Amino acid sequence: MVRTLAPHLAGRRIVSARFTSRFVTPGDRNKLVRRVTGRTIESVRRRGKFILIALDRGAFAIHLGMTGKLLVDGNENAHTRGVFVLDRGVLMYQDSRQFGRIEWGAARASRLGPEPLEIGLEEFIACLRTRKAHVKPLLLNQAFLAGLGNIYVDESLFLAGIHPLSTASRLTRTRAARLHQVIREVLTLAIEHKGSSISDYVDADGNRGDFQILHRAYGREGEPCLHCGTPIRKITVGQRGTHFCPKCQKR
DNA sequence: CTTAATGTTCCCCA
DNA sequence: TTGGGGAACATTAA
Repeated sequence: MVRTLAPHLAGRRIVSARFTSRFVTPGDRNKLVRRVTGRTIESVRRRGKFILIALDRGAFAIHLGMTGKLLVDGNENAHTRGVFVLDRGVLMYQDSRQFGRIEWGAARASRLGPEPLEIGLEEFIACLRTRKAHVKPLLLNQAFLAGLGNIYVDESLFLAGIHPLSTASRLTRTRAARLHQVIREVLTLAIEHKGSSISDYVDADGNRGDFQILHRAYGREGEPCLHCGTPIRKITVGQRGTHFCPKCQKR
């Protein structure tokens, strides 16, 4: 999202803004409008799942939640929750479920764990060793590691051959190292494929990603494991649908 | 009518 | 402080 968004937004001035959802923009929406109006966008970056938009004075953060979209020059519809009119073009926030957020400042993004593509092997192993939580919920915990969501955790655990209910601290060094490596591989490949578009996700130009074609576990319940042919099983872990191969992923 | 969905936070309890 | 379990938030689609 940031890779398609940044070229459109860098250097643009926000001429006006309006927000229409008390969920997406909690608190004083007029205050947010006043703070962004007239400002110039200096950079668009990512930290974990947050999109950070730095202005010539201050910054704001956008989280897409489950169904959020940021569209450049898109059409307004019933799910439009925010509009930024720029000196050239329009940035629109659409979100059917309204789980996403647009908030002033970067307070939330500062409480995140390390980036999965930046944390070193030894540090990753050391962090896992201190935690007695199940590995899947731990990887979804943004304060532990920033940016992995349900799809990429299931995909990573499948490639690492690790059961989602494994206790983090009890993973062998070899398996922890394998996990570190496959997380890097999954994310890198997914980014190359411009993300997973299951139902809603599109980039700033409205284009879908196609990494979902390469999913090996997520969404493949009942289909044969690509390694051993055993049907992929789906269970619930931490209230999230969890897909894994019962034969390849040992606890 | 029921369930589940790419997510996060809060509350209760151990 | 850690960790498990559940509810809540709001909408859509199967």
